[in-house]
Amino acid sequence: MNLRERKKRRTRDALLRAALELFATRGYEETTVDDIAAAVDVSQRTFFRYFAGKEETAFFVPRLAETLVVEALRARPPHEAPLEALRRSVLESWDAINEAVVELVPIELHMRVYRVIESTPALLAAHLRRSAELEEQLACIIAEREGLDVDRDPRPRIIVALFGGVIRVTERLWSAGDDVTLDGMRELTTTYLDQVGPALAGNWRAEQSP
Amino acid sequence: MNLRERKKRRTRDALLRAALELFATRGYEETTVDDIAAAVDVSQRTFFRYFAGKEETAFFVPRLAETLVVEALRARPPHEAPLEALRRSVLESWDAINEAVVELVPIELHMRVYRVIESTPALLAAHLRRSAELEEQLACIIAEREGLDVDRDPRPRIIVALFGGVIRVTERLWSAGDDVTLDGMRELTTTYLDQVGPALAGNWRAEQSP
DNA sequence: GAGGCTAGTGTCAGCCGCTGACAATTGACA
DNA sequence: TGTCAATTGTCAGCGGCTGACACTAGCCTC
Repeated sequence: MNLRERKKRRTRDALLRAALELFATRGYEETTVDDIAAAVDVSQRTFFRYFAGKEETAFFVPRLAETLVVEALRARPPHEAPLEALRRSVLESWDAINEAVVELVPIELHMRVYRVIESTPALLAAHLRRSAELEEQLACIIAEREGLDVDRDPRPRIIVALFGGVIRVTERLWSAGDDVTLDGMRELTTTYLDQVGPALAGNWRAEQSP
Repeated sequence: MNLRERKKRRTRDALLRAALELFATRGYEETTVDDIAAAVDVSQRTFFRYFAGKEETAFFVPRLAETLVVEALRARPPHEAPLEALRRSVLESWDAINEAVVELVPIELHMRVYRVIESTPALLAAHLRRSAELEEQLACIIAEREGLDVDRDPRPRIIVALFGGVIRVTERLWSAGDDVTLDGMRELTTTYLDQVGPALAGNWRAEQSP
């Protein structure tokens, strides 16, 4: 990699980190693109040459995570039941992210940014849309694994919708709570996924609280 | 209602209809607030006195629908199972919307706008966020019906997440297809909800395609 | 190593969404 | 009818974002 490319990568990384740092401390709406550019001593125009918009910087790590989940699901042994395969893919991919990105964005910074995403309406909206797109991909993979046609059989999409719903509920709880560690997230996720069966069993009033 | 209020309502309605009409024909991003204001022969500033933003006009009908669903669920007999109550509430509320809003926004126009929402990234994101908020409300009501604490027992949120996921899948399918009638939507919804049980039964490969 | 080439950058002008402030207008009500 | 308050228009300005153009700095050739 020659000087030119190294320089490019460095300013992009600097912009990214500056942006995330500012989002995490000052808040997303309170951070202007000019602030970010100024923090790296670069013109605003240059920022927009590296990122399509302010939003894109906030979703840098989530974007990586999404691709990793898709890869993980593709690699799952085909005999696993859909929900099982999904659960393992997600848990796996978190480890992969941890390794892949620590150099660029310390995991602790990403956690703080994540809370900003969950608590900023515009970012939360974008996050949900991204999740919806991811779920569509996952549904297609599940359908393929099971030898079904996604457009003719609703079950893959339903399973993935259920799974995605559970993930989102845990994400919200986790980002609202105090435990911002990866292990906390992992624990919460498994607990909730284990509740899926009981939740659907009906007759909640008979056997109150698990 | 005196002249002043009538006049106010008239310009608000005019702005709303002009906006929706423009969104439906020209597209959301291609319509500027100035266009909308000009169509009603009003200053741009006035538009923003009636609506918090361009987006708000697009979600006028959906917003109404959301409140109706919540009301319908509150009115459901408490002995019904959660999924059953949710399903009936949604189907009911669609009829209510139909009656409540036809004068102001013809149902056919709303259908066209709906497709714009689904196909415009910014609007889809906003739509998903609104849905998430609605689901939170519904989960609280379900929990209350069942005598549970939403924050201690995950099952209400899980059930609602599942339900919401199915609704969203059908919305997407419906808005992508040709049948833009209410009955088409209703039919799709019941079909998909009936698939929830089979989807969770596992062993899809044994009893291929319904 | 000088000079040409081009990728990357800064500057500037401008659109669009949105907001505050102030002045002008228009309905309400005594 | 005249006063008061609500509605509106105008203007200025911020922040996100983009196109156009000139300039600088690394690359590559001779």
